[in-house]
Amino acid sequence: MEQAIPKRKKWIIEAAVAAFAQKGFHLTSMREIAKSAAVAIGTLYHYFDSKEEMLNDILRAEIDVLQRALAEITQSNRSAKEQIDAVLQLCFARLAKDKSLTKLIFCEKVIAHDKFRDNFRSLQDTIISHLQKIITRGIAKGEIARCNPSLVAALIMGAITVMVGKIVDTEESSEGINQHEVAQQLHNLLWQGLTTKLNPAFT
Amino acid sequence: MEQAIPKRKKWIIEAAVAAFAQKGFHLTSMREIAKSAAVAIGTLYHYFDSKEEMLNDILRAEIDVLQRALAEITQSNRSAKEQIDAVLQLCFARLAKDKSLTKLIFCEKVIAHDKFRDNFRSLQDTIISHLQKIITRGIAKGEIARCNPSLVAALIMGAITVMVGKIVDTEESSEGINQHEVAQQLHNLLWQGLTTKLNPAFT
Amino acid sequence: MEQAIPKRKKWIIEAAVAAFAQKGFHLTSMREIAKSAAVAIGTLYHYFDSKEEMLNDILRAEIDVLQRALAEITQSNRSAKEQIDAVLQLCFARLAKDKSLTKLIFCEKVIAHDKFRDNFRSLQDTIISHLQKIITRGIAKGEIARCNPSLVAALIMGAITVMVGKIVDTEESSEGINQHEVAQQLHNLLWQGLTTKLNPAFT
Amino acid sequence: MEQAIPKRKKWIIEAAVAAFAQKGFHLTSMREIAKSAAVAIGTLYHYFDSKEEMLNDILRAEIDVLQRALAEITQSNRSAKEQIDAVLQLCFARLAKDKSLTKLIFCEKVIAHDKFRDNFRSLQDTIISHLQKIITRGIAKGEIARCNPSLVAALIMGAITVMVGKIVDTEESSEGINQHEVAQQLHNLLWQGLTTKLNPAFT
DNA sequence: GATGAATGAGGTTTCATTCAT
DNA sequence: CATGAATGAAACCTCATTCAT
Repeated sequence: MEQAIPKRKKWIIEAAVAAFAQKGFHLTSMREIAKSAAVAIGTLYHYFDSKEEMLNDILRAEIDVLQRALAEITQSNRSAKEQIDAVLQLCFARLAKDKSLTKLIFCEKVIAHDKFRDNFRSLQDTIISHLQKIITRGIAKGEIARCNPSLVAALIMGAITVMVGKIVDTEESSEGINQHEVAQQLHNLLWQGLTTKLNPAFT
Repeated sequence: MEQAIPKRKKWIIEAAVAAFAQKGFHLTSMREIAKSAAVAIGTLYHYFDSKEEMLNDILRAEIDVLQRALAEITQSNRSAKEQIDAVLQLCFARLAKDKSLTKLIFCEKVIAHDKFRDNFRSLQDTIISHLQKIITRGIAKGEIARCNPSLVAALIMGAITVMVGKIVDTEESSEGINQHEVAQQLHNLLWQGLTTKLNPAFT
Repeated sequence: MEQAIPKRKKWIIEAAVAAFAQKGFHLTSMREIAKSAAVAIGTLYHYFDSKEEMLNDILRAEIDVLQRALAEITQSNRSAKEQIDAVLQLCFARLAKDKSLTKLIFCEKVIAHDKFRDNFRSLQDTIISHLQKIITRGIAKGEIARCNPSLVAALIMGAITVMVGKIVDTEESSEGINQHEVAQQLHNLLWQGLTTKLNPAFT
Repeated sequence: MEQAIPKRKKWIIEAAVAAFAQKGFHLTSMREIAKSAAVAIGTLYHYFDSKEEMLNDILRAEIDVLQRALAEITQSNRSAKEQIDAVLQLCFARLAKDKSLTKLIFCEKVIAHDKFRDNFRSLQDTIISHLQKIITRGIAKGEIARCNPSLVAALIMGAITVMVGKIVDTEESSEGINQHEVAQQLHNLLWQGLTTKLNPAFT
């Protein structure tokens, strides 16, 4: 059984994720996080070594989950199309679960900075490399049209990133972007371009 | 004849652009910029009101150029396909001209922050709205397959952003991403999905 | 029991009062105050929001005491002469208690500046308006010779201010101004001019 | 014939006097003075060695005039009463001529600071010492009631200072303090207290 | 004389982090 | 475990002053 996460650590993580997602890493102070989490500043340092490690720890936990899910998808026997669809679904499921945290994982630029641990690879790069692998194999099997896998992978990643940013930022406004529609459209768009099939009947 | 920009202001801009692009806005100090520009700190404040205004001023000058070019494209009589191609070419031409500055314009997140002037719209949003307009008209004219213009516009923008980030970050390494190839691939990818034409022989 | 003021806050107040009184607000730096109070600069900002608020807070606490004492005097049933005497005694008692702080309260000009909170009225104005009220009633009751209450009030205030300045500035020198004599002389001087006695034909 | 003062120097003096009187020495920058005088910053340093010397020079010129006038009054054969009246008239005449400059001369505290030249004595001290001399002789001649000359001199000075401050600060408001009335009232007040005579017929 | 771009020391203030309670 | 007062390095920015034009 996993050891339970102390309630204070939970509070801190929630407060930090919300603040980082809204104002960014550098414009969020430890004092703000402590206040918003209703704990003392010192308590932050019981659970995290530093401000940077705090972001690092929070992200890594989530990213590990995603990376494991990505690996599972890539290693499966499904077709390239199904695998890419699975990646899209994975991302949008993550978004549905927690918008702020998802924004952090996908968009926060600080995580790529030198100061962070070397063994930390941005999620963007990870997703791109998985997609690249899937596409490469898809081309080899004739499931996907010939293209530069690296570029197409980046293209897909870019689309996901922009979508996440847009959806999170318009959360409070009543613009009401429909996540399911977004996923569907992205799917259609990609597969009209990626499939070798002619598109006689466009839905 | 336009008034010449003082050499020191030029130095400062170059130093600031390089530093902001490499380390980000918050991790770059005015002292570093001054040192790297070989001027005194006070000189920075002779040409710019504050650190934020410095980024603001630098970006706005370039963004204005891009926005005017975008408007010209959108208002032309060309087909939707040609207009979208023109947008892509515009972005990649910008990139070819100055990688650091382009990264700043496309990727720096600070520019969207509240502290910045209200009348400042991020370039991403501008490009997206132009693309959206082009796509909407393209659909009406039957030049483009039916889709959600807002989403497709964001997708294209996402692709551009990721590409720019990737190309700039791999600049020093010898990976040597070929810009022309990137533009070409992106073009192909998009038009296989956007065109209503069947693609009988895709190589 | 009142909550105890932390010793460090006390140190800071003492150091600030001494420095402001000796060199004035603008020529005193936070660094100096911190050093002289034997605390870190950051500690100053733990107890005060800013340099200006520091002066503001220090002054307001003392001024509130004086204002309450002034109100009590003005509302009492005593004669106008006794009330004015009480005001003089109040001022000189304050001076005896703490010369530097008294100088600050009576003489520092910065407190009247726009940057300070609007609800802050200089002690000078407060004393003047109290004196004016006392004099006006004294005239009505025939206890005081006819005069312009506003001007006479200002005159008395001026005398007090100059005295305070002189006494504090000659503190270290051996000129040894006797405070009790000063108060007595000022009393005589005023009442030879303000009383209706002995002046049978004063219009 | 005195050499004519260059127009630019005049502009600078006017701008500086206005700014110093309104905002005080420390809160007025050389840039502001230059701008308000419509000259370049460098020009300020053609006419004055430094910001402090600028205030110094401006004040000294006016103070010299006042000191010479004071000396003339003190050395005259007139009665003590007439001499004190003359001092009051001198001050109020100065005020009528130029309110801002007068406020500076009488009220600006910086001029007493160490950084200023040693041979600079504040006008307050000068007037006080002149008054003290007049009062001492007046007592000896029986023209003035027995009192502590030093204190009474300071009292008179205090009254003048407060009056000047009040009049200048209420200049823009429509409160309309009448200078002539002020002078008259101050005269009356003092002489009812200083004279040994009962005041049968007060002129 | 007149200019104002350039300087850089020094100002106020912030904030991640520590540690005695 | 939890606290928050205390720290001090370093940030942004101001401004009196200089000097080449």
